Amino acid sequence: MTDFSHRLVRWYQAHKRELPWREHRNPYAIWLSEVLLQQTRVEQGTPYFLRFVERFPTVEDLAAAQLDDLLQVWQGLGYYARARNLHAAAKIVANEWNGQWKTEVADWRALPGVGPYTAGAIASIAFGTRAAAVDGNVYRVLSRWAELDSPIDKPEGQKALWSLAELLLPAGDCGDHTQALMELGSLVCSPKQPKCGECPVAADCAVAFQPNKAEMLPVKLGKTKVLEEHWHRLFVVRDGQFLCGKRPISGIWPGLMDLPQPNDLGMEEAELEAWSAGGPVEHRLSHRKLWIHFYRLGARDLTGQPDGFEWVALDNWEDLAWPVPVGRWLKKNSTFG
DNA sequence: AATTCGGGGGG
DNA sequence: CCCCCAGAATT
Repeated sequence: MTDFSHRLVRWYQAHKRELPWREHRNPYAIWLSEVLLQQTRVEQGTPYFLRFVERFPTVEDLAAAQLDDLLQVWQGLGYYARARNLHAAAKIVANEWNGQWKTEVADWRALPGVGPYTAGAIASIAFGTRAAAVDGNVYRVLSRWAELDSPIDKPEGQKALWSLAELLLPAGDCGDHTQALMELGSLVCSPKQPKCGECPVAADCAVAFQPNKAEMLPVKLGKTKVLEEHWHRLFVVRDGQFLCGKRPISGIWPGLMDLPQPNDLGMEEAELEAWSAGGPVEHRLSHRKLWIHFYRLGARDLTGQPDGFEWVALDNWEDLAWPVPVGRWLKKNSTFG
């Protein structure tokens, strides 16, 4: 069975993509990449990784940074709690690990933002530790290879695949093995039309060259229903500045900037029609479909006291971290005040 | 055990 | 339109 890993790793070493965090076996870079890439495609996350290591070259730099500076680099990538958890974890590593990296899964698992997958990935990729790391790619590869049809969004199915992943671990350095499984899922064992002809483990794969069977796996039951909501945002300008505030650290877009809502300024939606700035902007999230209505007001139209908000220069708004749809609207509409 | 966190890209 | 992506934290 270790032959599985041998074939896999040999294929990986011949076909792997050159990625920035693969240039050196740098624990900080590997950790950063794992967090940035949670639920994120490599192509989408890579530019963020490059900006991050340039702005925060070491874990000490990251620990000493302001959270708002992390969020400014992170904006647009989504799942913003990751940035806050990463910051907290960097402080722990810098201040409590005394500059000494830990190599065991349990140590990493204790850090905020590091779950079962990320802990296994860092331990194996950065240090060669014998640990499994099962992400979406690995769920797909192994559920097909063994034809396991237990739903992977249920604990039972997850447990089965994690067990299989641990069974398949090689005896020595597990770094390339971990990356090879994911790389195979990404490049060969794709969700649709897997390229079984290029697969190094097709010989003993239960569904190899049976695309109809392969595409049925892995089994997922979860069907997230999408709520549709109308939101309202006010663009209030005065003397080259506009009114904005920081969102709470819970809920959507935690810690990012936002424009005030009618409620914040003691206004009703009904009285805003006159200031409507174009039709609503549609923005889709995984679990919500938003129509954001923007209104352009002069400060003299304020009827309430803007409590908890601040005035920011129209020239400086891009230094702050904004939700994508709001930043997009500002980009198009803030230039002429 | 189920929900809630973003945003982009592919089919 | 659908699904998926180097998932984790919270309830």
